[in-house]
Amino acid sequence: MTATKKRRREPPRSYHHGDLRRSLIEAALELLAEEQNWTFSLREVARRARVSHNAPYNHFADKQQLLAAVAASGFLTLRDRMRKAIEGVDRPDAALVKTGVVYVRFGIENPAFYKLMFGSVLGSGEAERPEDLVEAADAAKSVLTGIIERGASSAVFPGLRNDPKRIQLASLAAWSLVHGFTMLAIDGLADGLPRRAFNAAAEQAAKTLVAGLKGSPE
Amino acid sequence: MTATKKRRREPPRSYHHGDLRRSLIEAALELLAEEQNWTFSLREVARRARVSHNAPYNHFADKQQLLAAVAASGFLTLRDRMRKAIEGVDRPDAALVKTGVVYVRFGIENPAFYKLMFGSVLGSGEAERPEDLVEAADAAKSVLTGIIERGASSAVFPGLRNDPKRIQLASLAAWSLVHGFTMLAIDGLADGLPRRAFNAAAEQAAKTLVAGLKGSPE
DNA sequence: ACCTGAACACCGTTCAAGT
DNA sequence: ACCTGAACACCGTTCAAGT
Repeated sequence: MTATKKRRREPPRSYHHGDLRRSLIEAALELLAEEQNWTFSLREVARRARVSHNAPYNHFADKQQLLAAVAASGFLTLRDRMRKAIEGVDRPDAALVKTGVVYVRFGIENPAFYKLMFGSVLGSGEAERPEDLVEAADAAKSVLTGIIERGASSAVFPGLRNDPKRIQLASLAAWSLVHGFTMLAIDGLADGLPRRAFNAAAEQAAKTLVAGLKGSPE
Repeated sequence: MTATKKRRREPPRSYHHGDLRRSLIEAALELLAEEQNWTFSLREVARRARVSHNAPYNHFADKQQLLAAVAASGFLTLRDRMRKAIEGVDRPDAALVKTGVVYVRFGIENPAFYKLMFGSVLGSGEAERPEDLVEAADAAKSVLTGIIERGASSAVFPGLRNDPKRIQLASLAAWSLVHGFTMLAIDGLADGLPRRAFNAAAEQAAKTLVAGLKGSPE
């Protein structure tokens, strides 16, 4: 009601943060790295971002949505790592092994992050699977599928007979192998394997599967 | 201080429950089946068992220990299922495929239970991994290892050269494949695969790995 | 030995209110 | 539009107390 009712000078950014949404995701990533688990509370994330414990609700419907955004960013990073790792690799069999090794390394180097990617939202048993997250996970998987498609069409993997159905199943098997290996390694169930042996073990596992793909059709 | 100070008549069972420890585990299993996730609270488990919210602390150091006991029971059940499934199967390659299929089916039929087995304690990032739980997980894994050992010594898997180190790695690869497949299926990441197709897909994935094991040494 | 009830410091989420 | 502060119904865990 006073004279200073309106000011049109300022650009339309939020006044407290430049981008609170991003700040919250970064705060969550910090807590993840520091505590090596994702048991941190939403209130803790808000404190880290120096806002009240309710400010996050302006950017995320609930805690799950924040975790989903963090998880999605992880899948995209993983996809980029895999893509970069095979940039110069022509042979599909070699590329598939290389991708598997890089995948496992990402998980082992970022165990809490990796567990959050799969466990926080996707694994919650809820039907509310945010579209962004599923898309990001598919994007990571598509790197594997792409290689297997190349191997099928170039007859490096003759057992697939260049058949889309078989290619789909083989991609799922490949993802299963690297995902399972990563999880077991993170959870300390990979025997008494010393950490420096993980790379070699992952490579061996990937090679065994690739050998199966190269073999004659069943 | 009164005359009724001691009574030695009663057998030494706890007075409220016959076995509250077991009742708590069963209550947790009920909640798991009903809610299809393990976000239930310790207080809720206590209510289900009709005791105060502190009674559990007489049997478990904390909530994690209760979850660990539930998880351990899951691994033992899974081990038994696998053992039974291969009772009449002689050939190691067929046994390995069969075991994989049964493994995946157990996970898909009990998704919340399966996720709890790996995610609640093993995946918490804590160093407090209860001995019982790790032993139970190893017992389940040993079914896979046993089959692969037979395959190696009978030259069904010649690539392993009956070498303990290679057998260990192959067992880890096999567990990785079925664990990863199960997790992806549960988390809805197994493509658009209809539920009834999971068995066939798991079998195909296992066969691919087995084909790799049967192939010539790398 | 086993269980209860009060208490503490936390949560996630909602609501009314401020600018 | 974005944020704050009070409030609600919960937690996990501890402690003193009961039988």
